Amino acid sequence: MTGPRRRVTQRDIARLSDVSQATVSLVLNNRLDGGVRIAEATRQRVLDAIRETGYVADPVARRMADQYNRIIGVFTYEPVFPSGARDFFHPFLLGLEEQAERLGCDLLLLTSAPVVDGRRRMFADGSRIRLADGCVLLGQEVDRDDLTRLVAEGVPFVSVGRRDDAGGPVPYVGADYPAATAALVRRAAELGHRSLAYVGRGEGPESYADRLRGFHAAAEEAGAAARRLPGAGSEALDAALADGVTALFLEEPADVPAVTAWAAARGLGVPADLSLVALGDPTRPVSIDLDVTGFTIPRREMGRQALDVFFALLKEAETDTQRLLTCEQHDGATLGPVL
Amino acid sequence: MTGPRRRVTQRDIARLSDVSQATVSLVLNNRLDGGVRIAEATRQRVLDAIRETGYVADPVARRMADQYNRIIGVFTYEPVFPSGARDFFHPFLLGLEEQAERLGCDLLLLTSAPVVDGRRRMFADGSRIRLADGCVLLGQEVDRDDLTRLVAEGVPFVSVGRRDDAGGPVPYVGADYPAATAALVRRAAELGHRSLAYVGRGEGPESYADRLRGFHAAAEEAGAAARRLPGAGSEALDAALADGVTALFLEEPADVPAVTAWAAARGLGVPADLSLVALGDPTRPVSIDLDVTGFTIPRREMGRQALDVFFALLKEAETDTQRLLTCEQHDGATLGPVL
DNA sequence: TCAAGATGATAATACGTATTATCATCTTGA
DNA sequence: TCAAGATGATAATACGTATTATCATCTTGA
Repeated sequence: MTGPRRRVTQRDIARLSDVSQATVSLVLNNRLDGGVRIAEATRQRVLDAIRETGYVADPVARRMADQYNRIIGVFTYEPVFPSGARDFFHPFLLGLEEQAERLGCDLLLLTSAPVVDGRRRMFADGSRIRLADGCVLLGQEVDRDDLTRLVAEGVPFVSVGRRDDAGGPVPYVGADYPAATAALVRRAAELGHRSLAYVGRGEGPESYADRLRGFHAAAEEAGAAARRLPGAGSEALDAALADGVTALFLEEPADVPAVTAWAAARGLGVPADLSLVALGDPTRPVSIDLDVTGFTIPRREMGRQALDVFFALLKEAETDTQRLLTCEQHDGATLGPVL
Repeated sequence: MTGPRRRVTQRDIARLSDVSQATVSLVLNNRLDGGVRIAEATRQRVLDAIRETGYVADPVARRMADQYNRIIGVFTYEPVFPSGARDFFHPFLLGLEEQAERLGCDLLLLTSAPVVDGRRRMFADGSRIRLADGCVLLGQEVDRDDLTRLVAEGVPFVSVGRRDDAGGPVPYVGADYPAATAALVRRAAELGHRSLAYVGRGEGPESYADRLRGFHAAAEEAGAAARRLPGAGSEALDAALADGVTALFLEEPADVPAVTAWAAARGLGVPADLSLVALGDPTRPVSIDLDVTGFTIPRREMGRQALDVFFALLKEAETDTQRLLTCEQHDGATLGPVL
C-alpha cells in the first residue's frame, strides 16, 4: 500500500473540505483585498484539513507563481569553506539561523561544491538563486561580477560584511572596522605610543581596507607615526622595532602566536617592551594564551540583522540597508603604556 | 531602461527560431526516445537562438514540471551544531553539498526546528519537512520517535550513520565500525597484545555500540582478554595498566591528549610501554601531536552516497539502502609490539 | 415586490518547462 | 499509383500555486 507518496496539494485539501482549490489558496494567503471574502465556517473547514494533513505549500510552485516562499539562499564564497575559516564563519551562520527561525523562514544552502577554479560563481548554473526569495552573501571576498549582476537583476540580497558599490549600492550589515580600529589607535596614543605599525594586507577584502583606513586616520589625528607591514615576518618586525615602533596592530589576530613567538625569541616583553592589538577575531583556529587587547566582531548580530535587512528589502519597507555595527572593545593585557 | 529584465523563455526562443515551444524543449533535452525526431537544420536554428540569447532554463519551472522539487532537507540533531562538533560534521556536509550539486538539487537547512530542551524534534512544527522531497539525517544521536515516524509516514529519508530499525528498516550510509575496529584488534593481537581495553561508552549512539561489538568479537576470536573502561580517567587507566592491559582502544579520539598526558605523568612510553589506537576521528577539536594509529571515517563519501541512496529511494530504484563504507586504516606510530 | 448591493465562492488563467499523443507530409516499394 | 512506413513537428496537457474576473445567491430597503 505504499507507492511513491504523492505530495499533499491544495487540490487534496480542496477535496477534503469540499471547496475549490482557489478557495484553499485564498484561505492560506488570507487575502482580504480584491474584494474576496470567505465565510468563517468555510475558512475553518479548510484550516482543519490543512492541519490534519500537515499540508505545506510547495515552495517551488510558489516561486513559479511569482510569490515569496520564505526561503533564503545562503551563499558562501570561501572555497569549500577552507577548514580553517569554519570557526570564524560559524557565528554568522548562527545569527542567520536564529533570526530565520524567529521570522519563520528557511535557509537554502547555496554553498555547493567546487566549481570553476576552486571558487564558486553564483551564476555558474541556471541561477538557482531563483528558488529562493533572494540571498545572503557570506565570505571575506565576494566576486565582483556576481555582485554587479545581483544588483543589476534586482535580486533581493544582503551582504554580511560591508561591500563597495557594484554598479549600485550594495545592501549590507557590516562591522564598523574603521571606528573600532581608530578607537584602539587613540588608546595607544593616550598611552604614549608615537610610532605604530599595522600588520597585514590593508587591501583586497573591504574588511582589510576599512581597518587600514581607520588606522591611518586616527594615527594622523593623534599625530603618531604610522606604517604598514605586509606580514608578520621576523625581518619586517625586527626592522620596525629598530625603527622605534612600539605598538603592533594585527589585521589578522591569528598572527598573534607568530608575533609573540618572535617577541619571545628577541626577549621582548608584552606589553612592557611592545604592545599588541588584535583587530578583530582570528579567521584561522589558533590557540592564544595571551589576553590580547583588541575588538570583537559582532558576528552573530550581523547574521541576525542581515535577515532583517533582507526582509525589509523584500517588502520594500523603509530601513537602513547599509548598516555598520559597533565592535566590542576588549580591554586585554597587551596594550600598555610606553615606558 | 532598467527594471528587472524579463527572463528569456522557451517561447522567446521558439519565436526566434520559428518553431514551437515543445520543439525548443525537445532540442534542449535532446530527447531521442519516445520516437521524437528533430531535423538537424531545425536543431541548429534553435541552438543558435539559445546561444544568441544566453537562454538558460528556469530551474524553478523545471522542477515544477518534474514530480519532485529537488529540495532535500538536511536535518541535524546536534543542538545547533555544538561548537566543538562542527569540525567533525563538516566533511559530511561537504559530501552532501558536492553530490547535491552533481545531482542538481538543493539542500534546505532544517536545523532550526524549535529547540525543546536543548535538542530539536523534527516534527515539532509538524510539517516543515514537507517543504522538501525528503531529508537527510545528520548527527550522532537521532531521536527514536522521529525516526519511527519518518519510517511510518514513508517520508523518503536517509541517515548518515547506521541506525537500528525503527518500526522498520532505516536507510543509511554508515561507516563499518565493527570491521575497522576488528582489524585493529587483530593487528594488536599479532603484535603480541593479550589484554586490551576499550575506552568509552560502547552504547547509546549506534556508532559507539558498533565499535564495541567489533572490539569484543575480534578480541574473542584472537583469544585476547578484553575489557571496557567507561572513560579516560586516571584511576581507571591506572587500574587497567596494573591489571596487565597493554593496548587502549579509544572510542573517542578526542581523548588522546588526556590519555597521553596521563601516560606522560606515569612515565609511560607510547608505544613502548603502552599502545594507543584511535577508533575514528575526534568529534571535538583537539590538537594531537602524536601520529596515532587507528582509522578514519569516510565522512565525505558518506555524505555523497547518502544523496545517492536518497535519490534511489525517491525514484524507487533498486539499490542497497543500507550501506556500510570501509574506514581507512591509518598506520601510525602508537601501536607497537609488546616488549 | 423588486432592484441594488452585499456576500461567498469558483472558473479560468498565468507562471515556464517537459512529455505524450497526434497529425501532416514525405518516401518507398511493388 | 497507392498503401505503408518514415520523418518532422506540434497541440494539448501536466506540474502546484496565486489571482482576477465572474457568477450565483442572499439581504436589504423603499
